Amino acid sequence: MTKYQNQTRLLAAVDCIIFGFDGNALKLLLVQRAIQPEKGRWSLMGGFIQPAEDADTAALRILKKLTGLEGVYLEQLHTFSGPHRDPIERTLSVTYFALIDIHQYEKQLSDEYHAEWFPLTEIPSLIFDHSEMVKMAREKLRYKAALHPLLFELLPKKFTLPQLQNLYECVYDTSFDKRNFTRKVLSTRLLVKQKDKDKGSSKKGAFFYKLDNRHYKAHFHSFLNIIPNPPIK
Amino acid sequence: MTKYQNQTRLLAAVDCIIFGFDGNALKLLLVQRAIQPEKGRWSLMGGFIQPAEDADTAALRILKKLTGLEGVYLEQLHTFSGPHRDPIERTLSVTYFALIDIHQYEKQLSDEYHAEWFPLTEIPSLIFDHSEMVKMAREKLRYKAALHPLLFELLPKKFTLPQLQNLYECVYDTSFDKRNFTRKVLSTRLLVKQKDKDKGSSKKGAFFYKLDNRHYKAHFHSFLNIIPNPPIK
DNA sequence: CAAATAAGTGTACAATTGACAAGTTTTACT
DNA sequence: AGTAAAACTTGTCAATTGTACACTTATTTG
Repeated sequence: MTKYQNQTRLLAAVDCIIFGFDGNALKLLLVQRAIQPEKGRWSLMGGFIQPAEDADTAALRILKKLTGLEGVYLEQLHTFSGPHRDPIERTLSVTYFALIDIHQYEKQLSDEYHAEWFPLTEIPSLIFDHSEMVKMAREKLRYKAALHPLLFELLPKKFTLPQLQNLYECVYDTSFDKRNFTRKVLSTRLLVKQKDKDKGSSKKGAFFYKLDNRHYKAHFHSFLNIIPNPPIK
Repeated sequence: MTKYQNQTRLLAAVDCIIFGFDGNALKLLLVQRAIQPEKGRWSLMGGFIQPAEDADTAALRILKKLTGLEGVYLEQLHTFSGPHRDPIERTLSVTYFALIDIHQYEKQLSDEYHAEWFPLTEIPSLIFDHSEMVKMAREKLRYKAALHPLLFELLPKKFTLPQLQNLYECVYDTSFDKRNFTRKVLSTRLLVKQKDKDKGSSKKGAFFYKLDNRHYKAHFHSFLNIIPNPPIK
């Protein structure tokens, strides 16, 4: 059958907003753009969707290419479609946000893409509309992490409660009461206490926990509000 | 500057999942497809993104074309990008979901598109991946309406508490306790009681309410959980 | 063995949620 | 005119959840 008439075709790309957490700060993985225009400027990792791929597949491919990782948390965020967002040629971008364990990445780091982790407080100026994409991704991360046990994806398989609390405090740029925080996360029954401790950050050491993966999958949609209720105005 | 080399271009469309509520059931506005392939089958209202448009603009245009309405609630949902989702030619679809006051629509109805409202329980077989789009839109509606005062968009400017409760009961396919429901929605301070009553559905009549638009915009992100907490397993 | 460091733990009060039923207004019918 | 019917409106109490708040414990180092 014949093609659709009188319509313009355009390029379709994916761009990935990749979050990591190094124990102290939330970070974003950016690359130096390898092609014109804007070659050399910082940008999100992206690429064109190939003929046999859907956007999810393209995002997975690109993420694997950059980090070597598979099986990471990846979620479609938003599609950016301004007619002039790429000055060379009309390109629509389907954005994804990814959460990775930054330590796994370090092992597999490839220099090929001139990639670098930037703390969210020090994001450089980005090409095109990538800053807007990052902004939206941050908002979605905060939104979603308040309702679902998402942030575990940023931690190693074994983590401690102080690490977890620190991560939440970074994401929400606030601090929580230790006792209330512990009680809340443990009440989900999602965490399994291990026998060993992390001695890295204190003399006493903090017990490791692991996710209970059965519960994790089953209860992903019914987590709880980590954010304390704001005082009534 | 020269175009990107060795990349394939494709068509980009938008498709709108349009919800309405007639007082008894949630409905979806579908059209009979006017072009080949699949001409005559039921489908979501959609169209190609034009050269000067971004996807939001295209969705607004298409919604206006079909319903005559402007200023309706419209939100980008998801982008569908399977390489073979349209058998004629690769087409990527950015989907939007819209909430409209079904009564406003009826006044402006145009027969041009062979549009019809279908109760969500009686959706016919749809072309391409449109059924999947509808499924995702329903899930998002339920998800989001539990957290934000979204469903007011489906009601007339003046509505009654029983109407509102009925709408929530339709969306969640359940029933709520009247007293608790009333207390919850009134506690948001989003509703302003009117002096007049709707005598349409009872002898006593139910007071009309209006949204307090200042509060509505300001507190959209901090609504409350309408869904009762599920019993602990 | 004393000091330093960070981890771990409990209680009381306040706010919210959930279960539950009787009274009110109006119309229509006898 | 009085009564029955229909649907709207409203309140209380118990249970749960959220919040504020401070001391003890384990371990290492000097």
